[in-house]
Amino acid sequence: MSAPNLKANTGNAAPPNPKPSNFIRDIIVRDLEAKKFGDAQVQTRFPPEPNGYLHIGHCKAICLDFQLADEFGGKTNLRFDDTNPEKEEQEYVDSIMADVRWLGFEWEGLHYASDYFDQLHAWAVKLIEAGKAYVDDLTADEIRQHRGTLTEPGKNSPYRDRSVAENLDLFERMRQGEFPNGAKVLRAKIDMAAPNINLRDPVMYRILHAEHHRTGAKWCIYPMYDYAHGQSDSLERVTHSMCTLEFTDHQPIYRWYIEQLGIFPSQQIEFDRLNLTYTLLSKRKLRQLVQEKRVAGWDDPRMPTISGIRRRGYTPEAMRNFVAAVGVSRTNGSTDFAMLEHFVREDLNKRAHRAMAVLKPLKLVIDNYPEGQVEEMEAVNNPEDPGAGVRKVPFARELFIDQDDFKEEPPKGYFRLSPGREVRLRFAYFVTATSVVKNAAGEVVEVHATYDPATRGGNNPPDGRKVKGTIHWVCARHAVEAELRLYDKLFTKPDPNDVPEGQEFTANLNAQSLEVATTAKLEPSLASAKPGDRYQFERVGYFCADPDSKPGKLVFNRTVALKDSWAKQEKRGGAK
RNA sequence: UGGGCGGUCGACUAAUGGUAGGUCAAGUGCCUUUGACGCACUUUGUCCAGGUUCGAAUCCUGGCCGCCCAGCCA
Repeated sequence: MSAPNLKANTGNAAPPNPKPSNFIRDIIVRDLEAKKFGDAQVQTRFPPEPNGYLHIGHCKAICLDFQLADEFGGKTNLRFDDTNPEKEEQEYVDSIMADVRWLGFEWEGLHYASDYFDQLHAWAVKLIEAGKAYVDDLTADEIRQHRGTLTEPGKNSPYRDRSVAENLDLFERMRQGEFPNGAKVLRAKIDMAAPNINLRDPVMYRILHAEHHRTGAKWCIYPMYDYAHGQSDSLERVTHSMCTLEFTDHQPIYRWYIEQLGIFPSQQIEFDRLNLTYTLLSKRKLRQLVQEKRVAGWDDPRMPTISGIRRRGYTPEAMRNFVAAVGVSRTNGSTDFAMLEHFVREDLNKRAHRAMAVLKPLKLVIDNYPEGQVEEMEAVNNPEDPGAGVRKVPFARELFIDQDDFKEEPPKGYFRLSPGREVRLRFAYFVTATSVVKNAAGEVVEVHATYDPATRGGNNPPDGRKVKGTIHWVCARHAVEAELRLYDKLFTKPDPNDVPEGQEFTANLNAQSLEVATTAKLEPSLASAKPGDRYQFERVGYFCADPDSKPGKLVFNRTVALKDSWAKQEKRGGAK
């Protein structure tokens, strides 16, 4: 008899692996088993350039860098890739640190590529001495022409064979500031005929007479990304250096410098960028939206920046869950925006306290309710969390309900309020609409109704009567006013870059991405909401008090609407 | 076109030569003091063609399609 196989033994009780494998984790496991880095612990780094705000795409990189290291007992550094003083600013450094922390991560070391400028310079001298680098006097234009094309090899620069002594002298004079911007560059001597264009004598240093946000005027030559990144990783003894796919072609240079210098062999691993439908994740284009004032700023709640989604009311937990669900691979696709919204709702559903808010108020008068009487109805704060407790909500004869919750002529399948129809007022009473009052334009401005005292609290009456619809309400006399900012997708197309020839992505901006409800009525418990407080306005959506919000002048951002199967059904064409 | 990297339900992603599975979306029903949440069920997939193998999403060959690279940006 043959040995029973593993599958038969585990039966069907085996739980699914809670951490599905991904190819990077596999590489790390393999490297650890092979002791590729000796006994070194896993070390990663998150290396943003401080030239803009972090966005949702960076969430993926951040989670990968921090979680993967943590999973193996390793550490993660935050390193600013600040090799281009013309684009980088302290403002961005500050926002990036705040965003990483908001996402829930704390770095081990805080570094800057600029910390390594001295070392990088010394290594450049070493490469010159070894005949592996040279100073080139060609202009940027000439360098481009010498580089060749995708199909033709490049040509050597006439300066490629300068003596070591001359290169050393020239490079030193570049550093001293003897030459203007663009006059000379230091290039690695690799291979002008390489099929990989990145290997055709890449530029290592350029002359930039510019103040650096950290090193000030100390330098007028600055290293290029390719010359700085791998060595920075190496200096920090980074074992697994994750970056996005477009750097795959740069990996040979990354390795070339490390090998020539004989330093710690950090390993670059590329993964796919996060793309989201209806969303732009390009720093350049996001900056353009800010500069052209298409949005209110980097933290406009419609922006996919971390500061934008924070203000919008998204939670770090939701973002982490989303990123985990999206996974990581080497394919380039686009994740459905609905996936993001799902994880935002999932998290908020568990933690947001409920409240009642009426967006478009319609007065409801309960004719048989005693004038002047006020009752305190008990409402549960969160049905998903019994510990969240209850609160009192005042109820009286005159209320506001949402215009969408009353229809004089109800379509098929509609089970909210309409003449002769009975519904439940959440946590209050059953009411039956009896008549309407209209304005000169023929619009319903007031609905009259009667209530059933036997349904107090919203409970079914003893006679066993039931209603299909439950609607929310706010007591007219106790309501507090608020401004509700209703956000929608910033772009009208799944791919915002999909524009007719000659047009810009801005042509796809959604003109209805922000709608403001200025006359919203809220239950009084919301009067004390503080900026950042999150709520579910029942049957409407999740909202977050904006930093603009003040006592007496409340402002809420709609984080995400609740799913609405009635709206879906209506859109499909009525009754099912 | 030279080089590089990829193609698994509509989307994202597992299966590492041995039952193509999960999440989102979509649909149906149940539940319901949120048309929410939850629960159950359902639809849909290995780019194509050959080959190796008892057995191929996986290995091989040849196609096809997509993305990236010609910054003194990162």
